[in-house]
Amino acid sequence: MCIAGPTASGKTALAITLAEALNGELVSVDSALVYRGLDIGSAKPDYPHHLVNICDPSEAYSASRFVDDALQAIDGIAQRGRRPILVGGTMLYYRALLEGLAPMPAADPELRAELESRGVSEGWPALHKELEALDPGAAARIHPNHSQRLVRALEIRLLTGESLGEVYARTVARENDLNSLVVAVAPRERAVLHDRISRRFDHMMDAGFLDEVRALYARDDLRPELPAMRAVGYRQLWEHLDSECSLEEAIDRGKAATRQLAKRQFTWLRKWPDLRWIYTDADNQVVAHDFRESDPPIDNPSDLLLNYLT
RNA sequence: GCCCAGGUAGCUCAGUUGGUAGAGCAGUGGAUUGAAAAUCCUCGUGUCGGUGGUUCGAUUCCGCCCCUGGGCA
Repeated sequence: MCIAGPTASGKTALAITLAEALNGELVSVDSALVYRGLDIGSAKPDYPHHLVNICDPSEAYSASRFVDDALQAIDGIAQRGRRPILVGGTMLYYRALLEGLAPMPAADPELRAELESRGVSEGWPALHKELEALDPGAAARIHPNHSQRLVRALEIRLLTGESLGEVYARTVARENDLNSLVVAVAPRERAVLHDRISRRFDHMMDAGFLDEVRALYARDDLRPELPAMRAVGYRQLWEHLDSECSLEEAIDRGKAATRQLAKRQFTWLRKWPDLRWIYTDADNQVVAHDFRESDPPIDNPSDLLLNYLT
């Protein structure tokens, strides 16, 4: 089963309860938790999860690596006769795992660097025009300012000689039963989530978040452009250490970035097919759900799910 | 008490030589196939502090009042 949900929704606590009740093992679906050294600011759980701390922050993890790692972890769990429980908020990783990725070449750092420097000097719309000539279908789907997707589409076209559409058409749907139950956990009121985010960020600061970022900042192999250092909170505190803004300002920006992340996560969740919602209140108690089968008594999230599953 | 500077969108501010106003940030909705906690797109009516006056018309000019910051007593 899968437990998705926006950041700071309390989904991990629910997942841990379920893992203990169901003889399960947790698999993290979260792009930030993979990095070693990002502990406090990523709200890294102290309960064992697969796919946590598997990558150095100087590296770039990817959706493709996640799919490989997750399938391997799930296989191992099954062989142990236990139940895999996926939990996290990186919706692209969920989708890649549940629906499959097209067979495509990996990122080509040299080609990317070249395309990016051209995008910066000539403007992204110029590269978009180029893509229009090479792959009109992809160009139609990608906004002229969307640097990242523009670079990727050109990269695919130049490396394979095929259009994005042709490559996507070869996506192999995954055969698995992981999506037999996908649950989203979230407060019903956005204001409640915003409050949780603010308080959680404050707790992180109390727990030494700034010192954690200082240690990363002090490493000479880390740059602010790296994916790990662009993570919510880390980027803003890094900016403060770079004397770009006061600590207070950095905290405010970090909270705002977290809110924006949560908003984007809701966008994924809203269109997710076959998704059950569990709505919680400020105290993390379930106030409603939209399960379709028997409606068990609602006392707490884990009872609700346990009743549903048995 | 007097003098000065301000009071304009949730915040920071711009602006209107008098024809009821616009940026950044925040917020919202969306996109998303090896960077995804990333990256990109959409959406801006607010008693222009209050109240009188001048005016065809005031947020803009004038008077008074209130509030904030600074200075003098």
